[in-house]
Parts: sequence; C-alpha cells; structure tokens
Amino acid sequence: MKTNAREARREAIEIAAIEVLEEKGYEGLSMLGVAKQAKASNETLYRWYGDKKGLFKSLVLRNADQIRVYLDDQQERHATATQTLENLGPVLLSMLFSNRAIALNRAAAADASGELGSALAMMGRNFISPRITELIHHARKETGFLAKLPPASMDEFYFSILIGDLQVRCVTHALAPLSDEIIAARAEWAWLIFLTMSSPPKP
Amino acid sequence: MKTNAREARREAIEIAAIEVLEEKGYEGLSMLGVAKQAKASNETLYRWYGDKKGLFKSLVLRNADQIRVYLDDQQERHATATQTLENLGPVLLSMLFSNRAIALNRAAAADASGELGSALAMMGRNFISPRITELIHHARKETGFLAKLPPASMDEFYFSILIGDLQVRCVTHALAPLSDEIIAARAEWAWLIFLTMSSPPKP
DNA sequence: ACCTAACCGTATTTTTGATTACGGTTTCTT
DNA sequence: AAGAAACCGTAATCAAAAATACGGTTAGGT
Repeated sequence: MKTNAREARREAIEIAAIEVLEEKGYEGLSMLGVAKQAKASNETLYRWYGDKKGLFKSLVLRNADQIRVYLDDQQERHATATQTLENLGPVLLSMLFSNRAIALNRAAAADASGELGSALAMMGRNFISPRITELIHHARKETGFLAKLPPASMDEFYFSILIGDLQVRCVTHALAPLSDEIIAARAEWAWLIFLTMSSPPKP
Repeated sequence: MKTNAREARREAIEIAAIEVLEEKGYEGLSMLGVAKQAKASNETLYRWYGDKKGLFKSLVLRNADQIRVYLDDQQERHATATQTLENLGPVLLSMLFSNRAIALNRAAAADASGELGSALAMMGRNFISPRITELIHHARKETGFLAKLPPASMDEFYFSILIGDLQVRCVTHALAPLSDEIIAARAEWAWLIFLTMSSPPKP
C-alpha cells in the first residue's frame, strides 16, 4: 500500500472509530466493532495501533488537531481579537461538549495508566491554550478585556467561567448532552460576566 | 444478625469498599477484593447490594451524606455567612478532590446507564447546593458578597470560579491529585475574585 | 510473471472479573 | 435445644472483549 493510500486508510479507520465512539459511547466500543465499521481486520488495527489504548491515543491526537484547525480558521474570520473571542465561546463549547470529546474524556477517565489523560492535557496545553491566551492578551490591549483582573489570572478566569463544572457533569452523565441552545446561553452568560470584568468601553 | 449490628456491618463493608477504591482506583476494584477487605463473602455483597452498581450507588450516597454533615458542621463554626464561605472554599475543594470523590466520578463516567451519575447529581442538587446557595444569599445581604452580579448568577459563578475545570482534569488523569497547598491556593485565588465582584467594604 | 508482504474476514485463544454455587459455621428464632 | 436463616471462604460458572492465529486474497516490487 502506497504511503498516501496508507494515510487515507488510516484516516478512514480513525473516522470509523469515531463513528462507533459517537454512536455507542466508550463502553460500547470494541476493536472488532471498529474493524467491522472500517471494513478492516482487527489484525490490521493491532498491527497499526498496537492495542486499544494506542487507537484511542490516535483519536485524541486527531480530535485535538481538528480543534486547532478550527480555532485557526475562526481567528482569520474576525477583524479584532475581541470579536474573535466573542464568537469563540459557543464554538469552543460545542467542540468540548461534542459526543466525541465527551467520550474521549470518559476513555481517559477509565485509563488508569494516565497516558490518555496526559495526551489530552498535552494537546490542550500545547495547541489550544496558547492560541486562546494570545487572543485574550490581544483583546485586553484592544478593548480592555478582563482589564479588572491581574493578567496572570485571565486564562484561568476565562476557562473557569466558560466551562465551569459543566464538563465533568457531562462526562459523569450527571448532565445530559448540551443542546445548541444551552451552549449558546452559556456562552452568552459567560460573555456578560467577562464584560463586567473588563474596563468600560470608551465613548 | 440484629438490626444495629447489621447497620454496623453495612458501614464496615462500605468503608472497606472505599478503602479499596482509594487504594486501587475504580479500575482495580473488584467485588472479590471488597469482600476480602471487609472479611465478608461476596455472596453477602450480592445479597445486600444486588450487583456492583448497587454497591457503588451506596458509596455515592454515603459520600454525599458525609459531605452534608461536614458542611452543616462548618456552618455552625462561624459567626457570619461570609466567614463561613471564606472558610468553606478549601474545605469544599478538599472534599470534591479527595481520592474517593474522584474515583466515584470515574465510576459514574464508566456507567453508561447513567444511574450513578444521576445519583451523584441528585445528591449534589438536593443536599449540597441548597446549603451553599443559602450561604451565598446570606452573605450578599450581610456584606454585599457578589453584589455586582445578578442574584440568579451567583451560584453558577461561585462554583465555576471555585472548581472550574479542575475536576474534569483530575478525573481524566490530566492533572495529578491536588495537594493541600494547591487547594489552598485555588481557594484563595477564588476568594480574591469573589471580592472584586462584591460591593466595596464599608469603612 | 513471480514473490513477498500486507490485508481481509473469521475463528480461536486468553484474560478478566462479575456472578453463582456450595460445604461448613455462626447466629437468630421459637 | 432444634431448626432455619444468614454468613464465611472458596471454588466453579459465565460473559465479554482483548488479543492472536490462519487460510484466502490483493497490491507492490523486481
């Protein structure tokens, strides 16, 4: 199999895995199920990914990369960092609360070795956070975004207000999956909070 | 077995289960392991709890009840609601991030039926939240706590800032268990945020 | 065209842990 | 005290899914 065909196959397999994951959840995902969905053999799955955890690790990477691409795309859509941030709220929430993201978090919770969790954290820290941190600092200079907070607190404040404990409640099934309306309402609520922590707009 | 002895035995079994849970985590807990730790037979475990999920449900209830008792105790220790709240931060965090609480959250994440998650949510909503909501409203009247926010937002703001996304990161092993120092620092950080959202103290 | 390696699809093995069963003992009831 | 019920400890069963093996087929290289 040629290299690019191999890449395509790999992508197809991982997409199939995510389909199974979204449909049946973390519990219901078996290697055979993925193989069947991808019209591949489990021998191939094991040859390529080593074991189930390896497959999941690849899924985590793929998901994080998709989020990163999406973020970069959003950034180009808006003129100012503040506008980008305002539009980012619902986008970020819908990605963090997608079925696949929640299922991957459940997988990480079930992995006692912590490798999946580390991968999740690493992707977030290296690819997602820096972009948002940069946006926040830009917006602070632009429009006084979160200007009433010490700069070092802005990140933590932003994520805390936007996400809060919603994620853990979704992961634990304490909360049903969030509808688009709920996501929009949360993002709007968060934005109002952010405004009260920003310097008043100049007339 | 007499009724009170039965209660004591039940408590001993659940304590043993929590010991196993704290030591070996959710993955490492097996019914046989619990039986051995409790010097009970698994036949008894099944007779009393039905199945593994039933045992976990009892653990969730027991844990929530302990938190409730602790909260009530704290409330009596301080003269004003504001003082109680200030002292509550680290206490609440240390309970939410205890090994047992994190492990129970992992169990709920792994339970696709959602029963454990519902139990967790129900306990939080019925026993923990109301007490804190009441405290917050008291403190607002007392000292203008969170007075810059609409009253309906105070709860969500309080939990979002205090807990944020730390819990989901611990549950997924993205973050190591929190030390007392980190917990204290987080509570202090949150308190400063709360103060900036409160009305200025009267001289 | 030939050969080898990778692949598919399925069957088989292994592992793990929940659940059930059972002989022997203790505890409760009457 | 006698019988029944609950308990202990361990062994046996069951189920699910991970991991492996294998015969037949396809794709790539020479």
